[in-house]
Amino acid sequence: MRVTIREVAQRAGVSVGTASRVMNGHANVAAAIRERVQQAVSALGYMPSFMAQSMRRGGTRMIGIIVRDITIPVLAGFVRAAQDVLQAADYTLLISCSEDIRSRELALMAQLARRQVDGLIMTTCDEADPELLAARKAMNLPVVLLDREAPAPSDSIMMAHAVGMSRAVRSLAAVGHRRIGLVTGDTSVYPARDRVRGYREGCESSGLVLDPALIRSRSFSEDQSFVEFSTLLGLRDPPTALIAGGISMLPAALRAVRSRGLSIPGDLSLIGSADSELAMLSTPPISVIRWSYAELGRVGAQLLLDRIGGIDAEAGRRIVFPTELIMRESCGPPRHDH
Amino acid sequence: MRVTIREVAQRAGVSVGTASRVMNGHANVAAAIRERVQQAVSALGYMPSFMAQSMRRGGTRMIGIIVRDITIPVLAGFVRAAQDVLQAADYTLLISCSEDIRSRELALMAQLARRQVDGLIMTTCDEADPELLAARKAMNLPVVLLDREAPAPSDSIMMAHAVGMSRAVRSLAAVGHRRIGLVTGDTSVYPARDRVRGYREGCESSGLVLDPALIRSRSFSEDQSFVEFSTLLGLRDPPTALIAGGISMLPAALRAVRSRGLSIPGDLSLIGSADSELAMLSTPPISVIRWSYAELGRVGAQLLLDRIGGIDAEAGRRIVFPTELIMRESCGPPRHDH
DNA sequence: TTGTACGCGTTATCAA
DNA sequence: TTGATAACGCGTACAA
Repeated sequence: MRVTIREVAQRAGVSVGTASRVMNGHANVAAAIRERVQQAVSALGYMPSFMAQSMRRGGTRMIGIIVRDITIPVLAGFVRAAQDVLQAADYTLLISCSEDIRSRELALMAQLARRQVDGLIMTTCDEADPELLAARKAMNLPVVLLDREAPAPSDSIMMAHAVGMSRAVRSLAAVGHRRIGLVTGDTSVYPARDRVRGYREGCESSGLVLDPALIRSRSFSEDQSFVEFSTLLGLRDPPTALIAGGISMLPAALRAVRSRGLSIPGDLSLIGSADSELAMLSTPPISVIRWSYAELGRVGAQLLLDRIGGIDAEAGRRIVFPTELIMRESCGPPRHDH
Repeated sequence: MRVTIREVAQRAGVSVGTASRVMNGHANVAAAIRERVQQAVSALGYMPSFMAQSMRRGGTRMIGIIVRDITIPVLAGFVRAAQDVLQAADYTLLISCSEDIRSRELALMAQLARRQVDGLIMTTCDEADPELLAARKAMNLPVVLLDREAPAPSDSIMMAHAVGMSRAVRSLAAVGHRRIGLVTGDTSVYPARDRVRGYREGCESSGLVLDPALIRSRSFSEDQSFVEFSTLLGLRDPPTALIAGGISMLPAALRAVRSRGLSIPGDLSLIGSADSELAMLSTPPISVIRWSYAELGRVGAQLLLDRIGGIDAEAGRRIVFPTELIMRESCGPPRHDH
């Protein structure tokens, strides 16, 4: 059986109240008594029960995280960075994967609500969905949205996708590309919307004609994006450059390109989103729109801690992180015959 | 404020005991009353408090997982698969990263103990360390070790690394390689030990002379393994083939190879451990010793659930999963001048 | 079949 | 400065 505070008190010859005061470092306790209690604690190997503490104090010191898929390396990096910060503040993380499925997202939120987490870091598969919004509100606790743009009271940490995307387009246009394909997710979420916006801006400022057929924004999923890349490459007037507007799309892009026997950058230029070992070590190395997921995790965690600590900032804060374009050898001028 | 069972009972005009019995589906309760209580539940949106339930029932329905680093894709895949099984059984996962640091491992175990998890899936940075072993024993709950070989009472799920490694060596020897370099982790843990064993067996059965200088088993870390690969390639009589004996070593191997300007498989053959997008999409695609991490996660989770459910098997069960050698274009005969 | 009351391990209030 | 005691929300033995 577990050793309780009662046994500690008994062994130290004091009341449970006094023992508790020693644990929690209260001032009004005699030095001699404190000593006795501490000895009893280490002698018995006592550790306070988190459950009982939570019950009494009303706070579980648990944080929920819901991401699309923990096996996506940048998301894992985000989680790890957030965990470092939260662990240091004596919070424990409950991590789960929504797979961008509405019903799963709702189920996971319900589970975390039952667990009475003190805060939540999450994405959402549809910013405009009233039921999802209501569910977040109903939880009635601090929420930090990851790369989502939604009504208060949730805070948000986001990337300036449009800026990076616009740079990417301009940089491709600068070497002669006039038809650039973009594959990204459903525009019901910010990162896809912002990337499309950046793409448009980039085209405009480069004097490119905007062909809607070149923008495929249906889903962030790997399988679906493979289809989209293939579709773009199969167009009668195919793009000479491709941009993967999703953090887990690069493998699909490379597969689509290779299945058509195209070479990079000879036949086609390619730019990915989010850096990765794959992008760096591909032959040739792939250009990417990049940002620091680790810093995102740290800041997101801190934002949540502030909010839990009852900071007095208006709700719905948005922190936007910069993106940068890293040009590698996957980009070059288009073929002459285009 | 949170809605409690008391309010439900009051609204339904029954006692808390009756309300509780309805929640838990007890038999002896009149249909009409059950109906009234259920209406009150949905009207008030009541959800039982997990904390209070845990306190009362003595079980938190939480499982701890400690892995080296969640950003390693195969480990993330393992965690996700385990989570699918455990989530379905209404368990919640607490995931943390030890980074293979002894003190962190101990600290994380202590934290999970305080949280009173019902079970634990973990690796350990040193199987022989008596303090780590004692710490696991002291937790006094079901533990499933991931790819570790340690004394009972922990169960283990492991891979047949030696089999795969031996095949890899023989397959390289078959095309003419006589000096094959191996980089793996410290032999204080099973996977490194087993790989070295498989390497030796492979050399023996292929009639290769065993040169200890070709075996580098210091650490699984990426940084360290880069150093080891570089060292091997810098030998006066360097190996003509390299085997990466760690799940996160492939990037380091590729970097070391490229920094010396060597081409694969022309100058050097390469085989990795654990499949990945990087291995599949590299140019050329990299051969790997592979196994299913997802199945590992599912079986590991099930093993733990069985144990928690009080199954009557002897402690210290070991389940060994097969490994297979996937040959890709990263392997070929050695250069003539060797 | 239902209600009452206790206890799970803490912390906080109040009285001594 | 310390001790006794009441919560926190729930499940259940026991009594009715």
